[in-house]
Amino acid sequence: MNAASKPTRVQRLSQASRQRRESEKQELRHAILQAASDLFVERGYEGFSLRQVAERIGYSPTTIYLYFADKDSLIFALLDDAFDQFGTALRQATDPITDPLAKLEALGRAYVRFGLTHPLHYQVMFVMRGDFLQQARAAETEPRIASFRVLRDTVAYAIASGSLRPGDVDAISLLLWAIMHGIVSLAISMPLIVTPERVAEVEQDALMLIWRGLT
Amino acid sequence: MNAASKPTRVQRLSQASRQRRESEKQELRHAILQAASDLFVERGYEGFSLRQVAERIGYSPTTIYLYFADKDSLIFALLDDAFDQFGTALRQATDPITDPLAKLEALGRAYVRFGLTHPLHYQVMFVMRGDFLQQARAAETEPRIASFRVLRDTVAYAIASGSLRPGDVDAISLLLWAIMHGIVSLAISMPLIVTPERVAEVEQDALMLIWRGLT
Amino acid sequence: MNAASKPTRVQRLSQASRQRRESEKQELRHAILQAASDLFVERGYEGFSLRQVAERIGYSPTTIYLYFADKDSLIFALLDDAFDQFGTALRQATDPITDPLAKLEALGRAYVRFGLTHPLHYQVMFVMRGDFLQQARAAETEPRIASFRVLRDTVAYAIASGSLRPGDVDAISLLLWAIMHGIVSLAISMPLIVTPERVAEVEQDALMLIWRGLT
Amino acid sequence: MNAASKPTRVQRLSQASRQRRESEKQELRHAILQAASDLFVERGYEGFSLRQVAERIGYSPTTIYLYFADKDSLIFALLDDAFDQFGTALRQATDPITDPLAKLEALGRAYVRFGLTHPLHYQVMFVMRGDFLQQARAAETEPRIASFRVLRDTVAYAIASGSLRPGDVDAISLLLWAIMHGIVSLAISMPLIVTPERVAEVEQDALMLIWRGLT
DNA sequence: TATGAATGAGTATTCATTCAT
DNA sequence: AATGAATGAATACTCATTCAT
Repeated sequence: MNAASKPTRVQRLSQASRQRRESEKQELRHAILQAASDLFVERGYEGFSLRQVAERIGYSPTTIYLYFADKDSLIFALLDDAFDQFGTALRQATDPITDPLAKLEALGRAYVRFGLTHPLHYQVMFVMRGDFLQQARAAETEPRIASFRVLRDTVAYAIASGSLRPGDVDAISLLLWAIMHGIVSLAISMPLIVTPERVAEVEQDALMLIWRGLT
Repeated sequence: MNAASKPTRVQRLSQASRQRRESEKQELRHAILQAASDLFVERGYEGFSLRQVAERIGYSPTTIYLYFADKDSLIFALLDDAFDQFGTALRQATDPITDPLAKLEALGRAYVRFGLTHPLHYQVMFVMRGDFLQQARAAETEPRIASFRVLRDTVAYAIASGSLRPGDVDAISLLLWAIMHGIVSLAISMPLIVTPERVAEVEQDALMLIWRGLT
Repeated sequence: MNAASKPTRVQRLSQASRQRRESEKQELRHAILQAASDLFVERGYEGFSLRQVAERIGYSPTTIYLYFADKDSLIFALLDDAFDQFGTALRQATDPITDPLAKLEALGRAYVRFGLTHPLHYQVMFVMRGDFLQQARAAETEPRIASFRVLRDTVAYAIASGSLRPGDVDAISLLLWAIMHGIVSLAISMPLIVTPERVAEVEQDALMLIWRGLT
Repeated sequence: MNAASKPTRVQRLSQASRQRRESEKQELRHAILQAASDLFVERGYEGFSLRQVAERIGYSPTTIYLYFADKDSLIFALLDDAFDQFGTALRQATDPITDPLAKLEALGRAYVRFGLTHPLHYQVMFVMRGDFLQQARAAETEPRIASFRVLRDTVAYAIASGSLRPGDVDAISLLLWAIMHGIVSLAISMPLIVTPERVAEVEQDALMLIWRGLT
């Protein structure tokens, strides 16, 4: 076969077929992830099992192993997606804003909103499987790293612009992270105590605290 | 039996026996709780099972059901103890101190120290079984309420003394709680990222933030 | 309660009940072992599974774990029994005989007969789970040791009586063991090649070889 | 196509292609067998699986079915190779030697050496899949038959030369086989009991026994 | 020639819980 | 007060094999 020649009809067919199967494969993979995600939402991390995922998509449990090496691989793929959405949410919230402090506020609000909107995912991302986030290497371009980088960049931007008083970017980032995570985490674990209204309050208070304390 | 009459010898015997048995009962109950606590420390919430608790104390699994209605009851009793110790730790740290802000700082440091010293208990208390804390009724004199009251009192004291600027005690308490919990929670879930050294740093930063922002 | 006093009716009843339950327990344990043994015979070592054992006795798989810690424990118990029967067979064959060489011959014939009568057990005992026999400590009074001791004693006796030429008892025992095992093992693995008739022949030849070579 | 006519250019091309593909086919077949053999060595008969073989050669499991009808077919092909090497080893050990008894001794030593050098293959050849050896038809020129014929020939030669006392060649061969197999088999199954040193001893004792008993 | 997709059957093991004694 | 017996449900995972392409 000449590499330069146009593909024959058979070749075109074959490639089409390959592409179709490839896309079908991606579809099923996606369906598995979706089902797994739903299951997390409904049953939480503890109630999550491969068998139930399989049942949900109407395939045999074995089939899952064609798409993911094992349970952890599936969970990690799920978390990759989740961090992707998380990072996107953060970026979408902060990108349009230029004022450094407003940017920071938007980041915080987006962070909390994500946590409250996807509490069980958040729980898995930051609590149940902290090891996943922990495994990330700084150099990587992975979603889990990217999410954190948005925070870091926003802080750095605020400091650089003089809106935030000078300080160690990493340390300040970590402090802000802890505050946001604390709020979300309490709200998720004790929704009756830390109701959405109280979250709104404490969010506001936290912002004031930060403005007063860090500017 | 007449409540007002003096107890007969038999009655006295019976009561003594009852007391002995009662105290024996309490002993075994305590042994169960201790074993359960140890198991939590060693295996975490997920690895915790009644069978292993039973094996550890040398009784049959069934016996546990004589002292606790079910797994959750045992866990809740355990959490009662844990909150008791937690509250005690907070009180011991704050009681000797009279300066309002120093008191607050001591509270925060004790909170974080407790979390890092008993990470698996902390995790169960505030993350895995937030429902337990949530069930508490404000009126109760339970440990879980008491712990939170220490925080509230310390904040109220600082405000009353003018050390902290006026504000809603509950709201400020919640904010402080969120900060402390955020630090501890991140440190527990991602110990390689949030190392003890970074905890110390962020703890310091948090204090500064609070001094600047709330005083 | 006075330790010296006669048991009360209740005590007698209780003990009777305990004994009954104890014996019932032993019965089920025995039933499990029997079913397991049958399963070995029918399916061989590879086809052996706890679930099938359970099904066979009409109990749930879980029940087996009440009697045996795990699969290996069951298998080892089974092998203990098998070595017990094996040792008994060897002893029953050799005990009545006083003539040293006749004793040795009887031993050999009993060994081979056992192997051919219980081929799948033999296979597990000496081939599949050689680790079990290997684990035995010389000092123990276990069946698996006892079996081998019969051989050793018989050899020692023959040497002591002058019927066998002097030599290292262990070495000679091992040689005889290898011969017997070789015959049995070939007969089990390739029954169509090493038919019972050929076993009889080779057994005879082996005896002659030994008489000529070792006396 | 006329068989007598000269091949056209196209035909020649076609045949070359067929040959190339044929040889490629043989190559992959060989790669499968090699990987399978390695896997046996590493995991033993029980740990052997087609999937792992496939993974090892970088092909899909399905591909193996293009070269072998099923798992057993692959194993049998493997055993053919193994018996081939086995027979070769025996022949190489005995061929150079002319003295009948020395030849016999060399055979025995080579047999045992092979078993100890390739214990897992030996186990499959003679224990796990005795059915393979058993299926062999005497008339065939297969390796598995050839191996046994070396033994038979050596015995026959020793008898014919008067070095071994007259007797049924098959019976004596079987006896010798049993002895060699017994030694190897015990050494493989219980390496801690039947250590290499003890194998050397028992090998020596066996030889002496045979010299004394069969010459 | 080679593979991707899929499955059904099977494995050992753990767990919380109930019931009768 | 304590236990022994028993179970049903669940889990992750592996395997040989088939089918359509």
